[in-house]
Amino acid sequence: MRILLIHADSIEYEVKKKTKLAEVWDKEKDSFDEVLVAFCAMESPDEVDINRIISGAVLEIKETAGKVKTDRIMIYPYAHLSSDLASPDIAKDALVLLEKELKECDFFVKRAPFGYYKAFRLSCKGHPLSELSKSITLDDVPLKTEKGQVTHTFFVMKPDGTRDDVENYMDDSAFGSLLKKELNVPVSPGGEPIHVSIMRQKELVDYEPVSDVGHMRWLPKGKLIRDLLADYVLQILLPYGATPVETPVMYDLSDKAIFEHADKFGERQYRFKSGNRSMMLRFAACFGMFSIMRDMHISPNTLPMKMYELSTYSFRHEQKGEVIGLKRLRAFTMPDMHTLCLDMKESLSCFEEQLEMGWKTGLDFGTALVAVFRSTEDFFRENEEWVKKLVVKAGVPVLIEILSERVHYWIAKIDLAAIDGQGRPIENPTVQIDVESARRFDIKYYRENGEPVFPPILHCSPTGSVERVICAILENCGTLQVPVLPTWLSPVQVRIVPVSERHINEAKTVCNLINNSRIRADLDDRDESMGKKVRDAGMDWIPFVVVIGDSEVENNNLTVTIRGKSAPNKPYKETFTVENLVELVQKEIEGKPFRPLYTHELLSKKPRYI
RNA sequence: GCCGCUGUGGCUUAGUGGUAGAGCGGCUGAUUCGUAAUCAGCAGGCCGGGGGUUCAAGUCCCCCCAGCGGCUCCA
Repeated sequence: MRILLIHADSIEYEVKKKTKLAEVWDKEKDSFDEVLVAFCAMESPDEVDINRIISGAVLEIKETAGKVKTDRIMIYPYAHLSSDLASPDIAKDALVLLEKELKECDFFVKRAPFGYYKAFRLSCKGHPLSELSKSITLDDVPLKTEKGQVTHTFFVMKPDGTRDDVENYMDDSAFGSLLKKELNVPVSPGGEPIHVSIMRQKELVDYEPVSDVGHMRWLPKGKLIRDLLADYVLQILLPYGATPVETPVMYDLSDKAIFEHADKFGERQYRFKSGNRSMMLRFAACFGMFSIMRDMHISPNTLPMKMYELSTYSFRHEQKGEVIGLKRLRAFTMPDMHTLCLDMKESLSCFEEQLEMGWKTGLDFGTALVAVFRSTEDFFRENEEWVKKLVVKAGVPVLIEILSERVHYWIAKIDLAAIDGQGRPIENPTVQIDVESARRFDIKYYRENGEPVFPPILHCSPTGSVERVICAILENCGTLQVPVLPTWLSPVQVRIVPVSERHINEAKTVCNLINNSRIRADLDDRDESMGKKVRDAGMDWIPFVVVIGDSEVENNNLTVTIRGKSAPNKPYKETFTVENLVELVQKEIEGKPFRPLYTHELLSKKPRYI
């Protein structure tokens, strides 16, 4: 919102001509003296939360009125203050609200009509405080703490199902780190997260200077890892019965359900005008999938119904200072599954199954996970035994947070987090029970008696965002003596190093054999020394390095350095036939998705990106 | 968004007001090599951007941008 404040001896106006936006108004002219005139324009970003903007405007006007010592205010609509106006209906209501709120603060308030051409005469006092221009955005007005009444209670549930005090777990373990974060226990500042340097050094991901903050460019090796992770999620969700869909990234805010769902989450969204429509960019895949569900015929016989989308991308306009590396982005890719459940009972059993998936992903990525379960007091009272069951099954202590009442769309959720190198949680997999969205989006099925039911909906991301998964994996690498990615995610799984030029042909044959066995192999055909080529293979964290020289050609075998078994400066070497090596690698990546090389097979042809 | 720190060839960096220096990488040549850097030569910088102070600015001041730390926040 833009406001131009003029402290005036007097203002008088006369209504000349109606526009099509005009409000109902009978007064032809009016005037006011010894007055603070507030010329106002509502802007499109204000539409997110008009009430907050107006309360900000009231504060601003109050302050200025106090300084110039007047209690007389004229509100004067003045669209010309902004080139990005809010819709007229909203602006009109906003100014009426402003009038009302100022009156409640004991000001004498007059308002000029909205949507008319008016002639006006103004005499500005001209003292230093008499002319003031202000811009009020949502960032200027702190959120009212409606949640202030809600109490949060924390305790730990042990793997045997009994309760324990959080104080007993505040150590340096992963679980302790989670507790400290959740309970706001101060921790010593850490340095730069290790994944930020790794992601660039290894040419996986980089910042994109010509985009917005928190939007990344993915280089071939990083792109491969992304795609493999997407394949991985699909591979666990398809057998579970999820059906993939793809939905738009932007939505029209004039749809009531869309607006409400978007509005609930405040101003951390990308919003923009497209023609005369107010649009938003999705911050999760809920919008599109709920819209599909709204238009579906839902039979109780086909429930639970699991719908899945890899939301490339989801957008969240996080504050600039919060965006960092791959941990917190403004554009990210979220595997997002929604499960329509028959009733609460079914949603609990689906919750259990989906939580199992979440725990499993931690094992598959080699990133240890810790858990916090949150629910409303009511939910916990009714389902304490079920919660115990979850914790017993997990076999690890779980932090429990009880909210005195429901503040979000969910009544229960679990968040699983990996811990980064500085002992800070990276929140990843989650399952949530949503009891609000079905009604809002009019998603329903009918009972036999014709009674409509708005079913509970589970939100589940079995891995958390792809970017955060990579973040957690790289952070984990940073703690290893000999860092290496899981073989199935390594952009190059096998590197062939010919000892000299005369071994290149043999090396090519081996390289082809391995690539034809669904293993990613490349060949260092550069005119470099052995030492150099071996060193570079190490720098690339190649899990299996094959050397081919006279002895190998003669004996028809391969000398393989296995990174996973090596200690720093102590390469572990073993001799294999091609067939044995292929078998070994295939066994290691068994059951995991495969994609071919995204980079050139010949290192001499491989460009450098960073 | 707020407070703080940082920004020098593609990368890592030296340079406290007086002619921008190195290593890696790149290119060229020599070398054809047995497990973490073979040797030599060459090219490459309006020192993040803009403004100011000064005879003189990478260096001091102001504004902006970006990255990181912290705060707030993460639906």
